[in-house]
Amino acid sequence: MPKISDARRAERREQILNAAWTCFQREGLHATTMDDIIVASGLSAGAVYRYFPSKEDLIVAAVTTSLSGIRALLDPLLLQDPLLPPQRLLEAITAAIDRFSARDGFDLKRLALLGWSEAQRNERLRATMLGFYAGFRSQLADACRAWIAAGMIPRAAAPEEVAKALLALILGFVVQAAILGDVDPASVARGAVQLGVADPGALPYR
Amino acid sequence: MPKISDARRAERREQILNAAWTCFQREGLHATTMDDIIVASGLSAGAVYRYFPSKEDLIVAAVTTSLSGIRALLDPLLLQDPLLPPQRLLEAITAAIDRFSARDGFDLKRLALLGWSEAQRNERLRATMLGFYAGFRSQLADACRAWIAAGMIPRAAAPEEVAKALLALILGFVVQAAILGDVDPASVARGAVQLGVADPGALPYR
Amino acid sequence: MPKISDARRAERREQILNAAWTCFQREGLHATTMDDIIVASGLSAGAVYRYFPSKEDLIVAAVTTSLSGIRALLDPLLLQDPLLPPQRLLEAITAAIDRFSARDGFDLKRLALLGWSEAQRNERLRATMLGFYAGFRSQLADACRAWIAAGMIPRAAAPEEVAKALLALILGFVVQAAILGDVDPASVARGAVQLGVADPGALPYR
Amino acid sequence: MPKISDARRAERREQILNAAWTCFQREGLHATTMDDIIVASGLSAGAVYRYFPSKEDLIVAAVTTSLSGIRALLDPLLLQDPLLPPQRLLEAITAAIDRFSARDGFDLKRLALLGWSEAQRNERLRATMLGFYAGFRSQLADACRAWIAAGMIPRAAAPEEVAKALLALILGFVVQAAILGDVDPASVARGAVQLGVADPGALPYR
DNA sequence: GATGAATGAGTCTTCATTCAT
DNA sequence: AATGAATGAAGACTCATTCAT
Repeated sequence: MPKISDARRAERREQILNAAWTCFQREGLHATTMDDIIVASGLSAGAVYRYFPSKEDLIVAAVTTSLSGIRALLDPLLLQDPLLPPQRLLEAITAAIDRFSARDGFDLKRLALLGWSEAQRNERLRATMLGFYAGFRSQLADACRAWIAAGMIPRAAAPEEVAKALLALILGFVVQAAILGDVDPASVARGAVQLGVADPGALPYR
Repeated sequence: MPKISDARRAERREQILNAAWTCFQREGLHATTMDDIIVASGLSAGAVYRYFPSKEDLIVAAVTTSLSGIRALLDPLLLQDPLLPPQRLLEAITAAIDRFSARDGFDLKRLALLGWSEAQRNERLRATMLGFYAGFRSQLADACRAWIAAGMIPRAAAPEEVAKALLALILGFVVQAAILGDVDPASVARGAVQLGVADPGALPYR
Repeated sequence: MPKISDARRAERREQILNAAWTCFQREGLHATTMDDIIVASGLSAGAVYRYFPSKEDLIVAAVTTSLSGIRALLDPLLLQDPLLPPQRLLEAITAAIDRFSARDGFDLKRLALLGWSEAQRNERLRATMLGFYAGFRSQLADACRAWIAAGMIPRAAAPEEVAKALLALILGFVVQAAILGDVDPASVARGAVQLGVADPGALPYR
Repeated sequence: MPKISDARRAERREQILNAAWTCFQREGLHATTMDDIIVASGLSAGAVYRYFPSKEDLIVAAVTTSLSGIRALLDPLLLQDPLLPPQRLLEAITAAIDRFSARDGFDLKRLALLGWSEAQRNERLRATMLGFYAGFRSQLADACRAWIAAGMIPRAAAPEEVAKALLALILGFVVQAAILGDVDPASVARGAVQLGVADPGALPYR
């Protein structure tokens, strides 16, 4: 029987993960040393290693956790009934990401960039991300089908392609916000829609 | 007076940069050691350090060079007259990036992700990128103005906003291609347009 | 008053010692971690440390116990009456060691090598071993005196010297068996005797 | 072309190996830290690791080198013509080992014990030792054949068995000298011969 | 100018031992 | 008495950078 309760155990894990998350964001994945995390967590090296057997595990856990955080953030938006129309949903999603990032020391967008970069080299991370983004995009395709049913976008629209475009817009928003820092959810959403109206088939629009 | 001609100097620089580029892509920025680059370049440690005083310089130079490469790739598309309509331009840009990435050992998309990640920590890199992407987005805004003038998108469209959406689509394509690997230029461009047609103001599209 | 009976205490000690012995043999003295022993013993860290205050104590105890085991093994051979003649005794001793080693997971010879090595650094172990081997050699010298009395070896033989030679043969058998693995008790004993017959000056010795 | 001459390179290797050898002897194989060796060698960590990629390599090299040293020591004795008679050869061999060990800080016997212990766990070391001792024992068997030819030991003697006994005596001398410290080459050799004369069946053997 | 051997601070990780529960 | 989570001092090894030749 464990000497420490499951709740306390989970709390410790959280404590370490929070420390890691903060450090990773501030210093980057590789520039963060285990000692940084150990000090930030307020625990000892041994304790940290009891919960996460290696730095890599900590990285994977931090990214995975942040992915779960995003899911928790976006699921309500994707599942709400009635579904928001395209432009509004896009804006709502990027706004949610933006808002979540504003919390002190917890910038989801920065960690996302770090994670993508790391996933190039880390097979485990790559697989986790692939699963997450594929699932997310599939939800977006579902949304697209709902829009078609609601007559919000052309019957001829391919849900998978629209989902790819939507995901690109969201991911691109994240990059642009992290690098340029001058994008807001509403303007990107507006811009996307104005761009689309260009479709020759939609003309004349005047 | 230099014992070595300027041409030879430039050639050496290129040689080292190519080696660095290849290594960075294969191993990531931090996992690549100076020794990896030294060996790949076929030069000595001293020689490499004569051209690039530190690893950071090499990273910045590699990213900057790749950025110039992208510019050289995209400028013709953005400056051609007559300008491609929106969907075609988006497709042409992502296709160009994709094509460039296909060259063996030189995946532009992977290096882009590495660069974005590093820019979080590296002020110099951040500034370089900021300049590049801001300039690129400004060109996209110009394109947008041309589309408006040509009656290809609504007069009411805000060029800056459309440019942000376009850049997001391009960057998001890069991320999606690097992580999920199942996106092609045409489908994202088509999806983006179909999405936009949803704008109530653009109706009726039926 | 103890909550736990003396019998139970002894049993626990035995249990831990067995675990240690097995681990030491399989992994070596230093490569074995306390955790290995703790897991193998089926007890908790605290419990193991209650019985053996340090790893060193455990090492000393394991070696000392194995030395006692050897003594228990060899005493009957050395004390039996009538005493076996030289070649037979040597063979009987090495055969006993060999047989004991054959028990699964308990190779006396391997532990002997580990112990000798450790005794170089560990004063306590060195003293224990010194006592053991000195005592054993003294018993061998007694045997030699008995052989002289029985006319089995020359009256001029020096019991201390013969004992040294016998001990060397036994220890050398252990090393050779552990490293080369192709020696059997009988052949070494035969070889030793054939070697000795060579001394010209000893003939005829009666 | 190497910047450093082969001679200098060999000298550096020697320097490190000497430091390792000294430390290993004083502290044991595992208790010696790389830092001990680094400090003792007077070089930097990087330099030591340039010559020996890991601690294990250093251990194997130290043991292998000491084995070569023994070979260089004993070959003259085994190859000299006319060959020494059994007792004299045994005495000469153990005396040579003893003498070599007397050099300050270089006790061959202690390192031998450490090496045997390590060979239990280290496959590379085990193979090296196996080769060495097998070869050495084969030389002893050759000596035995020469003795038979010279009428120094019984025609019926089995060279392989005599060699095993001789090797046991030598190895056992090393152990005894290292642990008990009160054995001298002459007394063991004398004891061995007196022991052998005991075999009743061998007399008279001509 | 070029070379590559050497440097040494810094990294991740382990593990004997303790002590709050 | 027992438990096992926590401690933290070391340890092996790496790698960006320098500088004697």
